[in-house]
Amino acid sequence: MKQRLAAIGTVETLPHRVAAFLSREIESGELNPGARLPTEQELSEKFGVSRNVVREAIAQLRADGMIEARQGIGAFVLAPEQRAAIRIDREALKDTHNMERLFELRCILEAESAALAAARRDQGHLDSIKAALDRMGGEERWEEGSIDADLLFHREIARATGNSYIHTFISFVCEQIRHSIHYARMTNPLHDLVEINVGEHVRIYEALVAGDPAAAEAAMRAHIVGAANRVGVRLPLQKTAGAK
Amino acid sequence: MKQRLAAIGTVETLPHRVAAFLSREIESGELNPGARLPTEQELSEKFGVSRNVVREAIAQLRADGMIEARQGIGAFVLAPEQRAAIRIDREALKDTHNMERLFELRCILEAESAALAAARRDQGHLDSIKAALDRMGGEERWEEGSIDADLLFHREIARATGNSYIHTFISFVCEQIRHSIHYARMTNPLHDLVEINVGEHVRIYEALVAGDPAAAEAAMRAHIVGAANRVGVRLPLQKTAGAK
DNA sequence: TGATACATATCATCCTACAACCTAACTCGA
DNA sequence: TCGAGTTAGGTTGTAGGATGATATGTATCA
Repeated sequence: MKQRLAAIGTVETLPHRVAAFLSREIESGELNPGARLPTEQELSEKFGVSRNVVREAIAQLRADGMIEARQGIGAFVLAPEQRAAIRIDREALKDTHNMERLFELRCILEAESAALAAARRDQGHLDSIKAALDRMGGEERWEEGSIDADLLFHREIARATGNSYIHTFISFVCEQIRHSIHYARMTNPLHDLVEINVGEHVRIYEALVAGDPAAAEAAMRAHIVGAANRVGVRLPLQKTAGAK
Repeated sequence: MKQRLAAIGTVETLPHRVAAFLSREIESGELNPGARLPTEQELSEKFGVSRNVVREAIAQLRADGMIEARQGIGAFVLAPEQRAAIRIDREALKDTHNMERLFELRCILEAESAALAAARRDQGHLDSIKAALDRMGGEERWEEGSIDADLLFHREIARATGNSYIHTFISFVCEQIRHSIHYARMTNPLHDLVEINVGEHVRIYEALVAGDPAAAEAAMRAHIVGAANRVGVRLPLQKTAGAK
């Protein structure tokens, strides 16, 4: 609990701010791939911080594969395809359009993963999923506990695919969405009435128990479209309308 | 070109090594979420480096949401769900089993994205895709240029979905796979004969031109399964065998 | 002209010092 | 004894300088 509060009220350290500034400059195209960054000293003067702070910021960008530092020469912007990490700008998610896109990605990932999970799950997986389902059973409204249980439900399904990368990616995307919605609720009380539809979850679970990939996929797809609708995002997936 | 050489022969800086060590300790569970890391001074003594180096390493982990540092108290391991970035351990990819999992994830992402692209592509997208296709047309073997063209082909399709997140995720996964295969070829000349199957690419392109989502999805799925086979990875996707 | 040596620029690492902040123990009065 | 306030020590955050390693360009000299 204390952890969460701290995570939200996190003070922006100087290195973080410098890194964010440079990162934005790169993303926006002001610094093109191949371009050389100012020297560490120039940056430290420009931002009015010590060279240490600049170095920590650059260490961050370098770890992400956004820039490459060469001793004796300088630091250079790398091409986007050379990124070593995926990071989602939470600011951008305040735009509904971006949220819509992220839901679409989530739908792709989770729908097929549900099918895989249906084919591969064992009893242990089913027990974990059922436990998460029970935890959100009582509550129809989005309380903290229910949200956590909802996330856990999805993560456990991802885990049942037996593919750790799938688990990582789905956890990540879901967490970004959760964080963004949580933030929206804090700033705009209107969002307080968002519900969790337990029925949709039950249908997914039943398909998993039955070991029916097609049914699991369809149920998951319907659920995510529903979830998106409930937070005010309508998904333009042609799959849900037409195919199968 | 020079850039690529430098990127491959990158010297492991001290902060990078320290970060990798701590990261592994966290991933492996030796440091559980909530646990406190040793102080910066202890770490600097343990690794025999300056406190500055330790700080740069920690800045990295912090940016990824793996740890949280609190002034006056210490640094603490965060729960995996709180990660702010996705990063794939390239060491782990040397294990065929992990490579198989990554291909599976790629298949999920790209197959459905191909369907979306078929529904949404405009003429500009088709032109870009065709250009990439032509670039690899002549070569049947995996030369540097062909590999780049292959990657570009996939990235352009991802772009045609109109969803920047899908584009980012697919680019990232493809790049990890490319890097790993490139590395394998360097160390083991046996891999030198891997081919690019142009026919599979053409079939995908034709489905996109026709605007046929189902055909595009099927062609992409077949292509990725084929590509995996050609690098010695067999995909256990039940989708390819049974459904549709 | 060509090769070597030197000067310069830049990142990599180290060191020390101080500020900001937290914790816990300690003091002292009621 | 108890509780509030104070103090001391530890830890991260930031600053600034010094030195080593590496790449580049320049000047010198055979």
